[in-house]
Amino acid sequence: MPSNTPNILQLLNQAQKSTLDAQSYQLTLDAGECLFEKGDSAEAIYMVNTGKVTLYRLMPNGEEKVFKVFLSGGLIAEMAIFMTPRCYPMSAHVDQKTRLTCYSHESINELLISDSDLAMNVLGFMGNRIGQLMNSLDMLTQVNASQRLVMYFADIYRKQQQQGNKLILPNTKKVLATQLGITPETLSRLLNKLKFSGLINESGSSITVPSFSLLCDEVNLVPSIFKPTINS
Amino acid sequence: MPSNTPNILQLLNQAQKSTLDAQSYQLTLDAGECLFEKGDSAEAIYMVNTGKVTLYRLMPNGEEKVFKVFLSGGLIAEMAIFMTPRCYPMSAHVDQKTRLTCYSHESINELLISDSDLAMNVLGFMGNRIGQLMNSLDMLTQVNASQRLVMYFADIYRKQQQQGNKLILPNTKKVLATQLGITPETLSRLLNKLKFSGLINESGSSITVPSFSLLCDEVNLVPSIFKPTINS
DNA sequence: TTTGTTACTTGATAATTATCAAGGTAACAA
DNA sequence: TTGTTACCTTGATAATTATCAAGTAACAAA
Repeated sequence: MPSNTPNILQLLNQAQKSTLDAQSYQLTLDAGECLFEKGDSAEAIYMVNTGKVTLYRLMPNGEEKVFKVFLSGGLIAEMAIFMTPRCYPMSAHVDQKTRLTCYSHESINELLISDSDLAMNVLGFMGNRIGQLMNSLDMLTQVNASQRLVMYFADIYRKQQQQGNKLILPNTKKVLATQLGITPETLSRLLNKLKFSGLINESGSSITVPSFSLLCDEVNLVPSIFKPTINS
Repeated sequence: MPSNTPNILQLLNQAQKSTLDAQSYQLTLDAGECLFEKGDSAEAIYMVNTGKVTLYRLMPNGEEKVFKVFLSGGLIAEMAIFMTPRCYPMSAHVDQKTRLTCYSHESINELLISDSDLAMNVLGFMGNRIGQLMNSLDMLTQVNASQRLVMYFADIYRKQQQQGNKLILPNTKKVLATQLGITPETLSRLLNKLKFSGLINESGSSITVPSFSLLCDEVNLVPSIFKPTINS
């Protein structure tokens, strides 16, 4: 199940892709290995070919807070190479054997300097990314956990466009809990309550929502959050 | 007291500034007027000359959640003009008479297309902004409110570089509370507790911290968050 | 001056959420 | 098969945080 969020490489034309591929190199990590650590100089971005990469930060108590999990097709650290100082703002490791294609920041910079249309497109891409991050901020300052959960549902529902009122949880519930800023126990109980009230059905990692408006009513949110992509 | 966070106009050289100024226009808003609303087409960015602009989103209960307050020198919506669809992701209004200089997105785009160095610099600028947003996300998923508060102290301390262990709260406490995702009452009590323990002193909007390490100990954070700008 | 308004504080109480502890389940390797 | 491990759930309890209510302080408008 490849992750297919848009990435900056998709903005390249065929010739540019070839140029970049010619300068790329392969990297294989074994289970448990670290791809980079927070603060490391960001020399390259990474495309996942097979396997899985977890992007995380360490919390003060030493636990990992997972920001994102990249599957096949995911592009890692595409923003870090534009930061000053050019450092990875998080750490990344793999839980299983993973093959990556690496693109150096120099090779990407060259393309951008030589093609101002591409640079403008990347600017637009980053603008959208900023918008998404602001949406996440919005979600996390919603007062209570059930609202955050439902807003998360809305978020992935708009992205996924499954059949019917169905959505797929892309992560384990433990990871989802850290993304919502709650404990796994609380998440489990919240889901239970919604299931018990008949507002959602759960089977494996798939959630169906009989009625978005009833669900939103339950947690005091406006149903429009489920409407197709006003901004996302 | 001008707000002086870096902005993209500072990346322009003198000639470019003149070009842009020649195409700019002035706008004056009276107290209570709205500059733009979430979802409006983002035609321009705005520099505050005098007055104050509040950037906010409406919460489901109808209250405003303030994201940022722009004072003289602040540049508003510099990211929105790069989004697709090109819409403001939040609303903005003024509480007092405010004079603004407006720069159209077209005039800025022209500069970027004609100067690839500038475009690269703006890319770097946006990368940094993304890093800051990720830091904010990190802060908001910290488990408890006192940790968020202390991380906020660290954040503005690194930005401000005042004399001694002093920092200035740039917003009202009500605004600060919404930014931390807590109620004003809780913020008041948290500050009280820290004051009572002698870990901070408060006078007006100025906070002094006798010992960063003691403060961090109190809330179980590593003192390094106060160290000069590892990434910010 | 008074009057209103807003920010801020404080107290009492209720709701939410975390923590701790224990068990269940599924995947997987030896 | 048996462990082993990680994930998930459930229960009991404690801590955190919100809500409601009231009061103070600061400040602008009349």
